[in-house]
Amino acid sequence: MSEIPCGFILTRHQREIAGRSYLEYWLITDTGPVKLTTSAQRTVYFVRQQDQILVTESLSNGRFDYEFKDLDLVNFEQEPIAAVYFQRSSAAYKVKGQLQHANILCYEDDIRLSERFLMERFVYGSTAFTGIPQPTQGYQSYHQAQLKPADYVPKFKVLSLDIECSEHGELYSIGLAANDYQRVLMIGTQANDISPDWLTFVADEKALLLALLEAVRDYDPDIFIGWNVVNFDFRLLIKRALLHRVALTLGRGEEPIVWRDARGEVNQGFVSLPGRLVIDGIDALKTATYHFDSFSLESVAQALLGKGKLSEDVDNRMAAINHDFKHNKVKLAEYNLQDCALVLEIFEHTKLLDFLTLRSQLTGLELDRAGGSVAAFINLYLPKLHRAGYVSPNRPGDGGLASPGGYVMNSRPGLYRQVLVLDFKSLYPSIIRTFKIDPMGLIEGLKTPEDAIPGYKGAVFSRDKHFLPEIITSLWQQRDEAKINKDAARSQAIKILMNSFYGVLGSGGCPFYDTRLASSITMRGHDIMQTTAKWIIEAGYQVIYGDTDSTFVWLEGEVNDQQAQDIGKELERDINRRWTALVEQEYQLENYLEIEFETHFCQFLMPTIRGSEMGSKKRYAGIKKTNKGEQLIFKGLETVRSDWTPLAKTFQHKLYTMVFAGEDVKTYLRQIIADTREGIFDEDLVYRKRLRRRLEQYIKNVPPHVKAARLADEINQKQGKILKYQHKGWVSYVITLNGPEPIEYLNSKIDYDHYIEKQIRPIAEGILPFIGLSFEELTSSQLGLF
DNA sequence: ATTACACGCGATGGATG
DNA sequence: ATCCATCGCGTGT
Repeated sequence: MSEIPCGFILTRHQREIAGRSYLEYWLITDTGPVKLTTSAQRTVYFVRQQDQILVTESLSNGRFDYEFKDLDLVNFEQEPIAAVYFQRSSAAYKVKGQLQHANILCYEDDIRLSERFLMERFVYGSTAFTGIPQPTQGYQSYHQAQLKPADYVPKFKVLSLDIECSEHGELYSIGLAANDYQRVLMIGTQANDISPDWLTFVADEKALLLALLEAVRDYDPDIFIGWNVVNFDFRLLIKRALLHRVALTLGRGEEPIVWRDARGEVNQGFVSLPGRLVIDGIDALKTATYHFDSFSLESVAQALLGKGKLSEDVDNRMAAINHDFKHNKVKLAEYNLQDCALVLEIFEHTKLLDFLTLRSQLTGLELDRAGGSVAAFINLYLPKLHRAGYVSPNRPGDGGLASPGGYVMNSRPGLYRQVLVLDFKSLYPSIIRTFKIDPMGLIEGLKTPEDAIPGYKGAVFSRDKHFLPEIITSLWQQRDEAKINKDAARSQAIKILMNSFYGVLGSGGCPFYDTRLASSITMRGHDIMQTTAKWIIEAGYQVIYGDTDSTFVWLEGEVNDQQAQDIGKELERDINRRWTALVEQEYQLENYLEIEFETHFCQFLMPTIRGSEMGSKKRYAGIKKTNKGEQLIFKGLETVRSDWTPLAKTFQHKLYTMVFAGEDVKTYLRQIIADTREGIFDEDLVYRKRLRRRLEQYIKNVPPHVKAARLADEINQKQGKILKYQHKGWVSYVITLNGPEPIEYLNSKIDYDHYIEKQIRPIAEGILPFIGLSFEELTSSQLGLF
């Protein structure tokens, strides 16, 4: 008997043939691409059995082919549920609107058939399959396919794609690169005989598109990657193909690529092409929680790989591309290929595809799906819920009641030595695990509140009927294994998924949202934080701050580094013991809360709120001591904020370093002010800030960065240039004697007073009082000099 | 093509005297 | 001239 073949699901589609709906899954397997077609599948909606007559009336006029069937299921209100089945998904879609219009409660009407099919079989990413083989060319095909869960580690053929074009969107060239392949297709003729062999010339734009189709057919990639590749490259390719009446059959099996506009957004959308995925590097990095000040290819390559061009001058770059297309096609081709290679390297370096694959195998989400926390939760939860006899509730129409967030302690400001930070490891997941927070568990708990576990805001949770605690337990174990195997991508994927559960339960966008669930997590967190702080104080130490899951402990008096370490470990052990005892005694539950002595600051500053004696929150700095050495840490302060100038950041870093070292700062302070006025730091006086909305949308207020952006585009308009700031983006500007001016049109003199008062002074005043100095006094003697 | 809330700060622009 | 609520942004967890 041969083994059942396995594969990884690349794409999922639904097709209606002769009034029946079939699902098509394209897989990648060890023996190449495979297309699976299921038997005909029915769309199902759930309604209350009591609504049968209403449903029948509502659907009587449409001649819909449907079946109504009572089921052994209930909703969260314990009302019996029936299913309404449809052969045609198109009919189901129309009915959905009709039922809504008739105010008939309908459950799970927004779950796509292709997703339901997989989740009800517990198939997540990888699958084992059987079916009736069909004769095909270039790939394998099976009809009547059956799928079941499997572990399978796919190897993808990845092709990096990048196009070059004019400012009007006329294509110049298309670059394609993989580890074992490189090609640039370019419009034009060979200027001389030294063109590289990877460069192919074509006559015109139409020929370019046809050459692309041929190259893709030959290389047969599983995944396209690129930079903004969906909303720029593929969008433009589709547009140009339409113009030239070329069928853009980039999918497997000669299937065309399809564009769908995102709801509400103009310049954003999605592509889908059977058998292949398109993954944008920017989206993928964001999904993996990478953060960069700028997500331009140049900045990200610089940050991750330490290479790439530094220039981001859009105007010059466009001019260079236009010039090279006319006069130096080989150079343009090399440039084109270099960008493809850079994207490949970024994917390689970050193991992005490993991360996305694991995420897909954990959640069932498509590999190219950005976001999707709610969908992931539904994929994991719904099949279990059905087997327990419930259908999913609907998301609140009004977004639902708000729930409190994490507990942030009032801080005690000061300059300290020996501060320890103890953190609860994955606090919210551990609360869910320990106190059995679960949507169905809440419903079951309310049925028999006597022996249930207390929550908050009226919630009580069943001791034995729940799913989320087990889901987290399983993920927790997998993460521990991943850590042991030093599998960073897997560990990261699991961590993000675990932490997303609280987020979705607290979001009105999730059908399982209930403020009692979210509050039972966060308010339990408040209690845990306060109780822990109380214990630490009882042990004779000072708690100076805490945020959500962390507690900052000051070791007063003469304590050396070794003693500090010992106290940290002792606190960790004692607090964990006490929680285990308390949870057992008070709740008869097993404790999964775990605090960890994470950080030892040998120097620490907790600032005050500006212009106040109150301690600040979410802002601090310190010298973190590790066995590898010492490291200066800033949280929330100006140094880590992208909207402060380089001058401010350099100054704060240096000033804090000197203060922590106990050095005298007076001379340095006077010097930096004098140097700033001298114009020595002119390059470091640039503010960079995001325009988070469209330029004309700033109505109530006109902040400085908006003033600068408007000024720039007014000038661009006059000079007949393309407007740069109308649709969100970034603006760099300088404060001059005439107000904010964009760096590209900087005409007035720099307002040095502004920089002394608004960038130097606040930073100095944040720390000087703690060493008995005053910015005012230190600098007043200086004023006479200028 | 829907994870959360808490917080600080500078600038703005109308209200206040 | 000064006060103060609000806006807009970026950040911590």
